[in-house]
Amino acid sequence: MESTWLKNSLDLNLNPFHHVVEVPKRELEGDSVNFVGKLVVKEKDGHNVMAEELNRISSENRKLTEMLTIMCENYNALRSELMELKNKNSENELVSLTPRKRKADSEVYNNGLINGSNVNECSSSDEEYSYKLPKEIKSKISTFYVQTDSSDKTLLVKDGYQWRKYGQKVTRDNPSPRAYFKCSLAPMCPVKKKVQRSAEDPSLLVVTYEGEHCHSQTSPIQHGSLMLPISAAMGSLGSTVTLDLVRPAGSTERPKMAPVQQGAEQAPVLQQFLVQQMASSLTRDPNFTAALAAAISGRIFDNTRAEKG
DNA sequence: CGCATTTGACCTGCGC
DNA sequence: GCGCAGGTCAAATGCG
Ligand SMILES: [Zn+2]
Repeated sequence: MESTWLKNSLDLNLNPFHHVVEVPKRELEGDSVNFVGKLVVKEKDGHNVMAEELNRISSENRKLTEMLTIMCENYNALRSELMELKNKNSENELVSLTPRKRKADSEVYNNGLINGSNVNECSSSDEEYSYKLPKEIKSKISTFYVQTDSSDKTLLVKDGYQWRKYGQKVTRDNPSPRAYFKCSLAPMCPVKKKVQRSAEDPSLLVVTYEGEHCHSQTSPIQHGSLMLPISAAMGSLGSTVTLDLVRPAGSTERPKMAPVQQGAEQAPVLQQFLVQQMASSLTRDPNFTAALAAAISGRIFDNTRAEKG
């Protein structure tokens, strides 16, 4: 169902590039450099066309990002249900475990949506260790980066759920305190989340979700902030990349201490990451990703700077 | 008055 | 066994 509109939207995005460089993206698997060269040659011909199309791609990518976020939520919800079903199937019910037994040291894996090329790792929680770890509660841990403003000192992240803060501790590594939340949307929801401000970037929050919701959200999506998986952020450009789409109009200052975002380069970086996120999640057109990334780093960069001043 | 947040105390795992 | 650090509880407090 979702793939329908997704494909449609993606087609919008692919269209400009597709008619500029007719690359058989089904054949060259790792020969991305090849048609990148072709693309550069083409760009000499129609630079204006390129800029125009890239502009369109820019807006398209923004829409795609929102859609992808929604899809992320839906995916998590579906995975949640799948897990529940699997667990219910394997061990019937285990409501008899002691409430005080909390030893959530389960496998930490980042949101499986964007993790290289493995999209279907829902089967990660096999029931074979259920007898091995009786006290291990089926809990998934996924970490997200959330870009917020400095005014968000309360560490409250609007993600469509209701959270009740039940603790706050200061960690040794990070000078900023870490807040502990529990999902209060459902009376018995095992989901917990930890929110801690990044040590380098004061406006960057590291949100760690633990567990899975046994219910649905109140609204489809209420992102006051756009979250992105930590794995994607790490694997994309080698350094931490954050999206700054939620920056309020009041504060235009840029944290200088963050070496990843440097004012003028932000637009290209954002573009690049959008492409990375989209392509990585889809994992069907890696060549397109490489081509667009190369094109962005090579062309949009110059174009954006020319437009800005 | 009912609710959520705050915040120090308490618990537990882990390394030495 | 002890101390440290992370995680949780719960009484106190604030707020609508
Ligand atoms: Zn929940």
